[in-house]
Amino acid sequence: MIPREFFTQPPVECARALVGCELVWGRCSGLVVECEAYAEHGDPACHTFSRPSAREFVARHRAGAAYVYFNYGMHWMLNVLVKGDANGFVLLRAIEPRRGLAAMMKRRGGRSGRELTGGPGRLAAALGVTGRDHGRDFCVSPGRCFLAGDRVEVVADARIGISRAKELPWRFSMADSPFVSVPWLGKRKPSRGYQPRLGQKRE
DNA sequence: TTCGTGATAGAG
DNA sequence: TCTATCACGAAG
Repeated sequence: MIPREFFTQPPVECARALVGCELVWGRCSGLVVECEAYAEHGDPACHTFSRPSAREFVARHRAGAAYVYFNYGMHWMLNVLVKGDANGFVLLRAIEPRRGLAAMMKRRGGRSGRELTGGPGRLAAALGVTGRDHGRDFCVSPGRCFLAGDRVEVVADARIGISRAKELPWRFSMADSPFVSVPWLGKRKPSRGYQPRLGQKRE
């Protein structure tokens, strides 16, 4: 089980390091292939920027706590609280299924591949994450935790689906993973490489 | 491309 | 109250 100290790193470091680790959720598990960092301070896209309840959550919980919320009236989002010198969250955006494939597919209406766990809403649905899991500690039970993984190649680009602070390259993906929700943006312009720019559009 | 669906927060 | 917004995804 990944110890609590892991979640005391700054959010960006933590997110990058989480790629390749295994997320264990009951009888299901999968390798983290995509996640995003959100910083408590100086990041307008972070819930703490506009939601008092999020700031209170940070204050009241330890590093490694699950921050779960309901979005767009239908999707649960699973995050991990990062708390140390710099606080924030890591949003889990995609996993590569490892264990409990049948259970995940059942929850997802028989979908498979990228459609099964590629995307934060899909990931949470596949694992059965709901608001009941809000505040759950990832560092006490082997049934709900992260396991260290092999070192993998990680690529960074801009976060997905946000309207503020789009320029920050705080999305981290496992290179060449077919389970990532949206392919690495840098791949589309290989000759120039990825360079974050203000106001850059994704579509 | 369009739209469902609900929690949250801030304004009036 | 009311309105805007939102770390999305399925259907068309």
